[in-house]
Amino acid sequence: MANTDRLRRITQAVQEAGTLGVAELAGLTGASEMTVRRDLDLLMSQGVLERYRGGARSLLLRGEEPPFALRAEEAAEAKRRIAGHVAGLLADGESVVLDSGTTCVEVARALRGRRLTVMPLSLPAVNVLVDEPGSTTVLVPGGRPRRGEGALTGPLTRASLAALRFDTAVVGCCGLTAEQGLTAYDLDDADIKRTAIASARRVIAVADGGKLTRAALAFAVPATALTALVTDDTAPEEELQALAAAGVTVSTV
Amino acid sequence: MANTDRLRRITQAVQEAGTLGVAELAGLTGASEMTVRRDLDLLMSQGVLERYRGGARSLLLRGEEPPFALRAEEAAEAKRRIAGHVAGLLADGESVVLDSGTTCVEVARALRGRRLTVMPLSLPAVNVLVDEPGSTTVLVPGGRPRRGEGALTGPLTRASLAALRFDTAVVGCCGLTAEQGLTAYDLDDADIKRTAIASARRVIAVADGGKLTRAALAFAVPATALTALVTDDTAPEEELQALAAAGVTVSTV
DNA sequence: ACATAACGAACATAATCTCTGTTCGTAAAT
DNA sequence: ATTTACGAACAGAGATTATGTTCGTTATGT
Repeated sequence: MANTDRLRRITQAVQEAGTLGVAELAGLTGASEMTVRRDLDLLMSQGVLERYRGGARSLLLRGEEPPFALRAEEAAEAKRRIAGHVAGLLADGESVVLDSGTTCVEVARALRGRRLTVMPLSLPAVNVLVDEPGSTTVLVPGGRPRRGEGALTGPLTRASLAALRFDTAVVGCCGLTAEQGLTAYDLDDADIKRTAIASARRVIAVADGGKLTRAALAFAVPATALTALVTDDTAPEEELQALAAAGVTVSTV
Repeated sequence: MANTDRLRRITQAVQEAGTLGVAELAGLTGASEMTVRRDLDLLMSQGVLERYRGGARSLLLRGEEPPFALRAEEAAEAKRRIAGHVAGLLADGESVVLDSGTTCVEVARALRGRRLTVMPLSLPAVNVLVDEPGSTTVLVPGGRPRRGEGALTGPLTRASLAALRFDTAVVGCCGLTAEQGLTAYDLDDADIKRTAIASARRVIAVADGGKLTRAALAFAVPATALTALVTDDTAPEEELQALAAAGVTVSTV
């Protein structure tokens, strides 16, 4: 994998400036122009930006989330701890629907080899669970994978979810507050989260602390739809209390 | 990736002997015992064999196909040529359902970036097509991935296929003759092939020459269900004529 | 219970692949 | 027509993976 840090910087710089030249980016990152061009190609293939002769134009709206590969390493340690705790909450033999997003991919890693039936809602999570020794049963949902993200959405995904009943849904989010509920950047994602939650008896939300002060565009479900929340110790205390008051069992790890 | 050649030899030796010791395998391959153990672990995780203290027992019935990773490199050149020819048969804008199997993964490679709507029926093919720049629309079918193979089967896959109508189905096989029809080693696979073929207007079969003299356990469809066959020049002439007589347009590349 | 053989974790080294920068011919813009 | 950017091709550095060795642990047979 290319230098993620440089990709992140490029993404951010282009997003802020709206449009930026190759030479400027090379200066900014300390890399050669050739390397910058290769990075731009890669980011273009993830739908982050558009290239034109001499530079690139951002395709991310202000405040929109950076691409999957760049988010994966943010708060990685916290995500791993959260994932480990979630794994402990699941009992052998359960059937689980596992949402898309980087935190949920970590959960998938933590579940490898466990005797569970898992339906991951994103391709990266599928790839983590498939071909592992051990007795995990993987069910792939249908759907259209979203560019870069690999999150499966659309009618095929809805249909796959509707055909099944899960013991537990593990859902990620872009924002979660007691007042605004669980929100996502993407409308289709929110739709799938809602459907997944509707076919599960128990709902465990996972979110690093940073997400508990945000609300994103697309509303998925109210906080009261959640059974439990697993977050880290950077979560603001008052928000945790508000969520607890809404009936959510909160764990900070 | 580990040394595929050694893995193939181990697989074959264990399959022939039924059961074989680690020391023998080390002698046979020229590798150290530790390496053989690691190989056995890997093959075990692919469901090829069982380990016991001192050696391994084959889980492949006589004549059963070797695992995906080992088949991928057999007749690789022929598969690539076949795949290239199939790519030429597809027109831009078409919707295509792409069967599982190593040949079809090559077809997926040949289709990267093309303006098509593709539903690949195996995870390796999905991974080839996803995240590629270009305008290929990928639809993931639901289903249970078969260990090692990644072929998607079961009711979820059937349902995904039943919900759609394709212009073309590209199907692989384990055996194909005018008399026996198109056959597969796996019952579920055969079922999915049948369903895929039923939802497509045009059916292109792909098979290297070696398959045109074989019939496998599970019958999928008669030869008359095929529109075209793309094979290589190792195919026996008389079989090609029999297939042509059954109404199949045959191309050898 | 004891001896023996096999196992696998841990480390070191070799082989391989990936990333980055450079050069240079080609293609696009002014 | 000229300039500038582009990307293919190659080379070296860096990282990753594969393999072998050693050694303590575990399973099996007597």
